[in-house]
Amino acid sequence: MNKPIPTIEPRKRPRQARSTVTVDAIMEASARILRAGGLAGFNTNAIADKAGISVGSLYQYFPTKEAILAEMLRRKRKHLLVDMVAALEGMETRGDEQTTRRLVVAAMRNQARHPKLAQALDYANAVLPLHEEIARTNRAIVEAVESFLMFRNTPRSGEAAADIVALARGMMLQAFRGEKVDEAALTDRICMAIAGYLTELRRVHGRHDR
Amino acid sequence: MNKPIPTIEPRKRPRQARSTVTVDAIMEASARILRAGGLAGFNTNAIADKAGISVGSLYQYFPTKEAILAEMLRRKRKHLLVDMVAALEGMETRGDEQTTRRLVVAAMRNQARHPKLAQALDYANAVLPLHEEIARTNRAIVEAVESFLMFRNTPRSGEAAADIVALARGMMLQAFRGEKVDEAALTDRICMAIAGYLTELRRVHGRHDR
Amino acid sequence: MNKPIPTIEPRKRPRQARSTVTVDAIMEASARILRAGGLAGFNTNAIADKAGISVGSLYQYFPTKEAILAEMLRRKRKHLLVDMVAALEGMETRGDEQTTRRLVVAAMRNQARHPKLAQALDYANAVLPLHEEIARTNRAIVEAVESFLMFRNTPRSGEAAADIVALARGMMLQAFRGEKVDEAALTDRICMAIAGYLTELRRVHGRHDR
Amino acid sequence: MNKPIPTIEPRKRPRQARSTVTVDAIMEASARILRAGGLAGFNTNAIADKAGISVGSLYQYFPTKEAILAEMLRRKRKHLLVDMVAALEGMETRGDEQTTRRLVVAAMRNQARHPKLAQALDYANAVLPLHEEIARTNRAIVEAVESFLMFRNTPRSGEAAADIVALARGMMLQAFRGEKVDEAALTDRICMAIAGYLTELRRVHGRHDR
DNA sequence: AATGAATGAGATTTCATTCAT
DNA sequence: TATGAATGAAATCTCATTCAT
Repeated sequence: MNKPIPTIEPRKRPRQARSTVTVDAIMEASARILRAGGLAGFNTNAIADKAGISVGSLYQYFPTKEAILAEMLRRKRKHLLVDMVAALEGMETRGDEQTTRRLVVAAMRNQARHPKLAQALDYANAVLPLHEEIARTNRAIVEAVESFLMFRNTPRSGEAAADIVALARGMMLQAFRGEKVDEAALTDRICMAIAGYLTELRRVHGRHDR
Repeated sequence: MNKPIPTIEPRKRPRQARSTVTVDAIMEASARILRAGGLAGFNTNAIADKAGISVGSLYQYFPTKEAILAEMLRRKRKHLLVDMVAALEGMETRGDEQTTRRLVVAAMRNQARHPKLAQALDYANAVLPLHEEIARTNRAIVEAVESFLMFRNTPRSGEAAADIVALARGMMLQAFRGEKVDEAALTDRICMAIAGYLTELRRVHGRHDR
Repeated sequence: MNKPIPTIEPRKRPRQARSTVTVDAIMEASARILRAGGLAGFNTNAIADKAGISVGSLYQYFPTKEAILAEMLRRKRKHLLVDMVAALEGMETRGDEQTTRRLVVAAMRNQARHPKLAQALDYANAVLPLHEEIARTNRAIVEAVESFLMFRNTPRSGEAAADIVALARGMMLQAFRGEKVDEAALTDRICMAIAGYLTELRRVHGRHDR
Repeated sequence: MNKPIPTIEPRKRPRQARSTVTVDAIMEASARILRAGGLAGFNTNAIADKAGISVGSLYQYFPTKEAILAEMLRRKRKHLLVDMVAALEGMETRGDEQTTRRLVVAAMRNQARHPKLAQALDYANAVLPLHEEIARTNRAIVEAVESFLMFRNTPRSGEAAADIVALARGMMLQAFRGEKVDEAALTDRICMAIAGYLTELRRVHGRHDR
């Protein structure tokens, strides 16, 4: 009769070990459903079912279906960020090409393996009113790339980082729409695109490479 | 969005002027709804309402909700194809850079202006069981780009065309997620990315430019 | 995903005869349920069921359960108002006592016959955020009484009218909580209470009776 | 609010201080919830939450949600009874008018300050299958008034007492529905209504005043 | 052809109550 | 005894689709 306005934030952070298990089960089940059928079929009954819990339990932790998507996104993005930061580790002692490749590999491992899942989360990312943390992580991902570009002394590094992330994402999403994907070849092409973008950028906007 | 999958063809190809008007109204209403709220809120009652017709009439022209999405996609893609082919017109007498820019401009005009709409159609494109015609148009779009690449004597033109389309789409979708977009600057950067990709491609895979 | 904020207003005013029948059926079913079990058991499934329609139809006309209660209240109050105005008709040619009795009889006919129903609507009236029309009708009811008091040259007629309505309602609700009610005797006592209130009022606040 | 009707007695009468504290916390929390949102929002999870205990604990003390309402009612009524009896103390040495006023003041202090709370309890009182003790207290309240009326040598004192209680309750509930209430003025008017009722009663049913 | 009321399966969500810890 | 996670029946509500008019 007087509903509280549902947020997209998870309802309660699990305290007991038990609840962590439940939330993880929800995440896992959700992922499996998205993998199988995308956003169609993504409903709370199905999720609870697949997770082996009751709907009630699901709603203990997430006020709405969207909140589940948001949490998946949060985790995925967080994971991606961690992996990308790891990929950057030791970039001073590695060739730039290798670092780039490490970044792309990290992104691919995280983003694209399950096309429908990736597609759905991407849609959610674009369309849902996300909570601040995800936005922040999205920015942090770009900033990680930017730190690499700055290290390489790239002009307009902020813009460039955003562009590189965007074009790589575009290429991956597109590629994984198809049946079989030759991930190695795809990685090569994405690296190539990035290298090309950066070369061209320097050509156009002065500043010499290290 | 779930449900047994029926035909996705529009139910009848409208012959008379009157029907065309109705179908157009449905298209226009659908677009407006997607622009406003994405796939959420995209429902047949709302569409009929906004289109100023009855649900009954809507179902005269489209057997399912998905068929409406498919038709939107078909039109958008067709339009894009036409614009891209037009952009290629006279490419023999124009500089490559200019032709590239014409392509990008055409794409941007068609694809990205309304982010939620674009995103939704993109999601539909990725996830729905599409109409063969749309798949064909999608391929034709890539082939148009490929024809340009072949004219430029680009190696691996098929793959390259697909990549270019994908990266450009990625950059546009990403950019139009933000508030204000400087379309001119975005166009520049996309052209730059394409140029870079192609230069790098040639560097890696031999073959000299014209 | 982007729910419109539900009002308490009915969703659409029925246009076709068919829909009027449906709305009436909903009203009737709702009344029967409230009569039988009060607000417990008052749920949309039960209502639709008893009304012999589908839940969907119910929601065509009422956005929420509360809206149904509100509409019941609206009708009841409107009816009461009409009856009270009718009771006042010809008050110039009738004794004041008789007019008072006519008012009380009208109120009793409308309000109290079904105690659980009356109780539930009274609760709704007190607690729900009602739409303006009901508030207006509630005021009009008091004003009808006030017009009578003014005709009788009663001091502080506004306050007095409100008090009289309130005390009569209190007595009726209380009485009809019991098993069998001697309506005639109850009417007498309510008339007596009103007469006493008015006499005392005049005694205290001057002004002589007509 | 539906459901098979279990016992409505509190599950265990708390003996130790600790339990009393818990039950009091439950009572307090319940009151706050009813004050804020009436019966909507009155749910065991919310109550336990506000009370700072676990649902489990709540169910240690009350077998059902209704039992909580019943206990609230029991306390409220008991308190009212005590206050009214206290108000009657020394009525032999006080003027009747003053005694009446003392009764009204007692009632107002107990009943009406929080309209949604009062309304909800009133609804519960009318509709729930009550605890015998509450019914007894309700009767005792009327009897307290009756004892006063008998002392004043009022005819039909039983009926009259019930009526007076009912009309006073009606006037209070109505008044406290509004924003600001001038309690002093309200007290005056209720006293006036009572005085008027009694005067009229004597006029109609013979018997002279003391 | 058009209308829009009606349908009802199914999705979302709530909440009283239980029970393992 | 206390906790709070879990349950699941039941309530609310949506919306694709049908069909009588």
